[in-house]
Amino acid sequence: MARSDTSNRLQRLERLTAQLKAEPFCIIKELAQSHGVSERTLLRDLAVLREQGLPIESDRGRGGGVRLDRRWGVGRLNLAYAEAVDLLIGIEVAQQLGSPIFLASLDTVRRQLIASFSPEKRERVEALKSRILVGVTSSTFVQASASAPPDSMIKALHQAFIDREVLNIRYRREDLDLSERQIEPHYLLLKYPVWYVLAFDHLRGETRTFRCDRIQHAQLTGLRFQLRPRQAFEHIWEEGALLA
Amino acid sequence: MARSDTSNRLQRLERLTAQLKAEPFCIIKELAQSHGVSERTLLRDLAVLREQGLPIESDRGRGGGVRLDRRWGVGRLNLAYAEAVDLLIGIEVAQQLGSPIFLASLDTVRRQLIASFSPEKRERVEALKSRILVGVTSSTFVQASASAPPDSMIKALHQAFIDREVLNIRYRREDLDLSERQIEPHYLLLKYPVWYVLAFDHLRGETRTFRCDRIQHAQLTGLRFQLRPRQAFEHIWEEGALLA
DNA sequence: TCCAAAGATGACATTTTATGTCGTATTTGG
DNA sequence: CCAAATACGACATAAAATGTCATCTTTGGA
Repeated sequence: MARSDTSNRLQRLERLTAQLKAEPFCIIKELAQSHGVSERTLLRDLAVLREQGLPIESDRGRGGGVRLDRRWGVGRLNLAYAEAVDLLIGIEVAQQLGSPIFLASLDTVRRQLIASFSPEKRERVEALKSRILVGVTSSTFVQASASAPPDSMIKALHQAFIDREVLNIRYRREDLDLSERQIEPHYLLLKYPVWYVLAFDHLRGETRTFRCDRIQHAQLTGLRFQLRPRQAFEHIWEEGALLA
Repeated sequence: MARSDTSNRLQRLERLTAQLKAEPFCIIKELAQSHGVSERTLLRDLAVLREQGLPIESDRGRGGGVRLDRRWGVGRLNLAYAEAVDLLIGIEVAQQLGSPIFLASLDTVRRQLIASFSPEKRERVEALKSRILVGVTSSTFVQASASAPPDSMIKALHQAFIDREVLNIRYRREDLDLSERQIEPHYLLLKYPVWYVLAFDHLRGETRTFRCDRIQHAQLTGLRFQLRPRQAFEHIWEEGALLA
């Protein structure tokens, strides 16, 4: 009558895992009651979860009980592809930026992320990473003039960069000159806290650098571009942009 | 005969999920063969996975097939508690630092992380976060003198901060004076790229600020400390340390 | 236009699992 | 030594999963 779509057991195992996560100390009797099965069955369920790798500890005797290893408190994170990519790249950028206090344990996360990609996707992510450059921190002069760009622009730029999509932008030069351009965002360069786009400018037919916080508007075109050879951009980061 | 510890189906469902992730286009017939079950059963398995929330798409007719939604490519991340905390804090710090290009989709991740904590742990993490402060970027003068502290020190400081453990440090003052101190690391302050520890200094009996990259060595004592009232530290961040 | 390839679904017999019950063993703190 | 806790084996039975067969729908191409 009541819905119980798929198998009861699958659901019960999930609920059980959730409960173990939430409650630090459980005893089998209560767990069995709260899931409406016998103690024997619950013990069997625990065995299954242990076989699946959950670090369930148990103490016999008076005052005993069952619990998840303390190292485990958190469940599983379901990441969409885009989220995983951003997370991975974020971690790598943070590591290169080098304020390492909270990055110590993140290496495990990074490795898990990489492992969870299929080989084909792993390659794509590697390629993506190689298109992100981290340079020296911006001068205080630049920092002072930095502003937060609008969200919609960030989103468009982000997608254009990842999907190699041609982008129409409205750009305000340092001398306040406004211009509309069509660019291929090839590389992103972070000179904290300012991002730059190293792009091929369709209108001029040459490579150029744009400061992201000066891009006032960005519009996806839907057109894909091919990556141009790295040499086309070398002169830009040879201008001392990358290393001090 | 052959081992099949727990249920076959649980394992098959996992293998199936993995395969769907790895291979962009599958057809039922092949999936059924490769898992050694009938097509009918495989269809039922897919139904189960769909009920569990996997975005499995399918096309009928010639040239059709089954696949995971493209948004999905990545499996689940199993995080230890410490990893989850670091990740969460890392994301929040990054958001406050504000170089948002790769942080757009990370809000989902953040929310998932928070949701996966038990209420009790969530509170602890919130408390932890409130002990991390982000200030303005350091002056170029400070940046120039910044150095990368040793890993062992970072690890000790990290644990001491999170577990509120008293720490013995060897500190080199700006004037090169070396001293051994016993501190309670109450707050961490990031003035990118340099971290500071706002601590209670046992030897002096007062609050003090230490620049992390000047801590040459750190040793955990195993002693817990109680958080002192926030006021004890206010004079430090009233000294213009926090905001420009 | 029609066929073949693909997914979707229902019914039913059969096989495989899961479950409850009972019994017993083992730890452990008081 | 007892009571509270986990652990596990055996066995009958209830429940779920599976295969087979049949039928329907959608779709691209010959």
